[in-house]
Amino acid sequence: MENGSEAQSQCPAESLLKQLSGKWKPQIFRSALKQPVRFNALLRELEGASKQAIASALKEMEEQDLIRKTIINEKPLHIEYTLSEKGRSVIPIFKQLENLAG
Amino acid sequence: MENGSEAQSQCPAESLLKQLSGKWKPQIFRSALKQPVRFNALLRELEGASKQAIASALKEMEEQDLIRKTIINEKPLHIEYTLSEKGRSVIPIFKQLENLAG
DNA sequence: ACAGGCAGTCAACTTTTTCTGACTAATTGA
DNA sequence: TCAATTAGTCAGAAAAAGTTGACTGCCTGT
Repeated sequence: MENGSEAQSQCPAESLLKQLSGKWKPQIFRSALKQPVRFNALLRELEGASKQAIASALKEMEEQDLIRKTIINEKPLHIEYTLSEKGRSVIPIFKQLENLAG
Repeated sequence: MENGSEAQSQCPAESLLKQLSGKWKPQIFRSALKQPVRFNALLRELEGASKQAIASALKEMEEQDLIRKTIINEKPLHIEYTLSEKGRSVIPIFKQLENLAG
């Protein structure tokens, strides 16, 4: 996605919009909104999504600080993705989008 | 963009998100938010944007009823794009996105 | 020891999106 | 009459995003 500099094109909303765009990000966000999500769970949940797509969506959302990756040191040792503070701040906006769309 | 059926993938916000996604749509929306916009004005304003990109963004946003195309019967006869009712209902969400991003 | 789940990565291919440049067609001002 | 402006369209190329399938490496249960 080649982010970072990008000149921002004087449209601040564009950045957030991009961060939630893409074929699977809204669904990942929506899933993470309810409870922490895991890679293979998403793969099963989002029918038609490839490992690649999910991996790069998660990576981008992590880089943009929408979600946080955590290694859980429990019996079977797994990884969880949860909404970051910034991610949680987007929830009300996401809800409003759902209301308008519905 | 192949819209219409699409199964909605049980994520209602996705639709709105898509309608405002793309390289130039957020900026077009932002511009139309202030005052009616015109094709060639956008072409000058959005540096780097091609005619094609602007034309298809406008067409899609019109099809999705975010903006409305009007032929203005004045001296030089031109075309204006303004936010539709639905478009205006998105304004507060857009503003919130700007606030979070800024 | 082996199978299966988890969490990925990589290369090759396809699809979608965007850009470039040429072209159309009506109107207007010099 | 000629050039410019407005509002596009079209084909082809390039870039970005997504999919497929193979492969890795760790851990756990049998």
